[in-house]
Amino acid sequence: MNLKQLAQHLGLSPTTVSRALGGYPEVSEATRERVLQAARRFSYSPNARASQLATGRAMAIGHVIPVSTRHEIVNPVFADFIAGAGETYLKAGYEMLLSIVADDDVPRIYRELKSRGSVDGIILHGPRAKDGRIALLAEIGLPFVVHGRATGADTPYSWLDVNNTRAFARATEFLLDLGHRRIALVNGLEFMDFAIRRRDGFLSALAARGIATDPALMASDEMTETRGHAAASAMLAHREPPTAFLVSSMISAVGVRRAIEDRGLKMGRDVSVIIHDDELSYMKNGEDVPIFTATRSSVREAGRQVAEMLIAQIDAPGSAPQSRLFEAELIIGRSTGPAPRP
Amino acid sequence: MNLKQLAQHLGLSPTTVSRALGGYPEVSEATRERVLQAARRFSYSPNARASQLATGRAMAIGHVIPVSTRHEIVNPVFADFIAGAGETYLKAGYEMLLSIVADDDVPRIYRELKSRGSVDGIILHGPRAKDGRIALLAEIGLPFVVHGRATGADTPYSWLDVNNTRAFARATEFLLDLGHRRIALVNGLEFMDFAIRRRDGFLSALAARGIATDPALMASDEMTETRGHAAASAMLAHREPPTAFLVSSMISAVGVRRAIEDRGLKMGRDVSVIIHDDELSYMKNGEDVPIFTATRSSVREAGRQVAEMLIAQIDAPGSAPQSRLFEAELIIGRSTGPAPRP
DNA sequence: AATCATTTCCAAACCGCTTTGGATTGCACC
DNA sequence: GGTGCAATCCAAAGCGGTTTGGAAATGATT
Repeated sequence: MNLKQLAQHLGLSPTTVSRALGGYPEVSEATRERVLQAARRFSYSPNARASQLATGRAMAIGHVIPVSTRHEIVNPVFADFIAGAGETYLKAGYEMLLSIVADDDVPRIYRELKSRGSVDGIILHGPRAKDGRIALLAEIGLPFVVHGRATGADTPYSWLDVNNTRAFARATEFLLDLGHRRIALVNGLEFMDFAIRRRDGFLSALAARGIATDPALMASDEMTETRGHAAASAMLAHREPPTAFLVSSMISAVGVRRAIEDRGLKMGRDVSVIIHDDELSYMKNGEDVPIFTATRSSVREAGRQVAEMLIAQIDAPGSAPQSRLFEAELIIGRSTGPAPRP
Repeated sequence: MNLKQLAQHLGLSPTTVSRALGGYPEVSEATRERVLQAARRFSYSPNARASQLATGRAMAIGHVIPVSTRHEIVNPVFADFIAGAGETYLKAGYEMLLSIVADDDVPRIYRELKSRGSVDGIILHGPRAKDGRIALLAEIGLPFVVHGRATGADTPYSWLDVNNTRAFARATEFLLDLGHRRIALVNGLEFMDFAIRRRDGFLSALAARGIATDPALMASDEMTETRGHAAASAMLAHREPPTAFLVSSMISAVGVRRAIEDRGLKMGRDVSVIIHDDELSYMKNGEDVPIFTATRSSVREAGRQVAEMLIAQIDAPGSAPQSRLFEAELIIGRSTGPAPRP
């Protein structure tokens, strides 16, 4: 059933039917009601391709996920972020287009999405320091919002981020207050913007108390269980091992905990751990008392709001870039305690 | 730049340009080359909406992810499955449309995807016993492939699944061979098809050796860390605790391990654990020696192949349903050992 | 009753591509 | 030179909507 057939059935012109369904004021309430009922009865919905062609709007948002061929790691927070964004899209009538793309192909894909008219805007995931994608999207003229930020990007742009610096500074201070002096940082890949900010927060908190930093206690790597385990194992084998860990992700922290237990130590007593908790739905930080002391911020909520920001931007082209900064909560769990006496 | 403009620039008709780009034989090689060069120079790509409208094919595959409002759990294997499917789509020139949808809305969304012409086919995720979605999609006339199977579905349909029954039977036998007699099953939600099959494999292996089953040692729940922890904790507190666990997911197993260690026990010595390992990229089962003994099958490869099957089906409408059954490997890791003497 | 503003509807153009059904040209062949 | 055939190219008709620019009907006003 298409517009023409529906119109014919009603004895109306396609124009009128289209307007009735579109909520335009040029049709009487009586005929609008008739049209709506018929549409419902035949479960008619307008062909998306046709209306997109006619209006020039794709009613779709692109999520381009770069996958480097070497690592092949799918970002574990991605699923929850998408779930949040998906809620917003459903409400707003947008579709979500997902492209998993090799790093090098990203520019080409961006251009294609634009010239093929497949999407009205793009969500930029996993920004890096001086991320070239921002200038690229600005040049192409595709609306976008960054989940995170990119230190050193020249062009102004819209973003939503967690205050990573503050979160990790607070977490570090909390550990210092508990008497810890050898604090390790198990961070994400060093070129990721969030990792840079977390390290800055960590370092500035240490510096504020005059604590020297030890490069041997700072790791940057993919945030997987095995990499977390490897980093923590190496540090714990150090002749002056850390008494506390600051870990950038719940997933890595599982590996850190495994490393701690491998050595017969007990988390929360012998070694303290603070993580950043994205509130992953399949990896909740405990059900009542948190397993880990954590800086917490919902990535799902971030997904919802990033999507809202992008839609607002698409609806009001030419508007000034917006930004939102989430403050992470510091929640106390069972993984931290006073530094053990030497 | 659109077709007409490009054609005008070349002094050709849109028809010829379209055919040159489409690889049709009705144009001379010389003009084809000219057209291709011009297209490249202006980085022209045809408007997707327009060609989809003209051809009647969306060149897109829908992934509809049902989210029950109560649980709000995003399936953790989903990200890797998608990554695999995405590879196939990229090669075949398809786009991936993702809809996160409340359980109840699934039928409506299916119908809309069909009537709006948004997709050419659908991947069905997380099938349940007697899953109504299969009959629904058949009725609607939307090509689909199921990732998994649905016991008790009447209509024939295409699917790709792991041999869950066999995998869990083998794992159970392996534990029995090690002398374990009190074996617990920490499974997924009981209405999920894969969970049913895994339980069947588990039960039949026990029955084959004449081992009685204890309902207290069988849990079915969401496959999250916290639920895994809760189930294992309860079982370990039993007056006759299990000496071995069979766990349906790597994520739950993290919780099971935590429960074991909470009680001061050591995995692999005091308690054995076998998991099903989907080879999640962010949760690898160790880097050299596996952490867990496991039944292993790559969900990413499943994603690749399910997508291939669906595209093949779309290309050859009316062809008979296809199916593929993956056999899981049984790989030995550090989490299993002989049953401790009582 | 004539005038005019509103209300309600419609014909037709358009979005950018694909594809059908020729038209034209070039060439070999008798 | 006329015929037949293949090789090239093109005009125009869709695909299924939206939107512009009226036209017709209705009602209010004088």
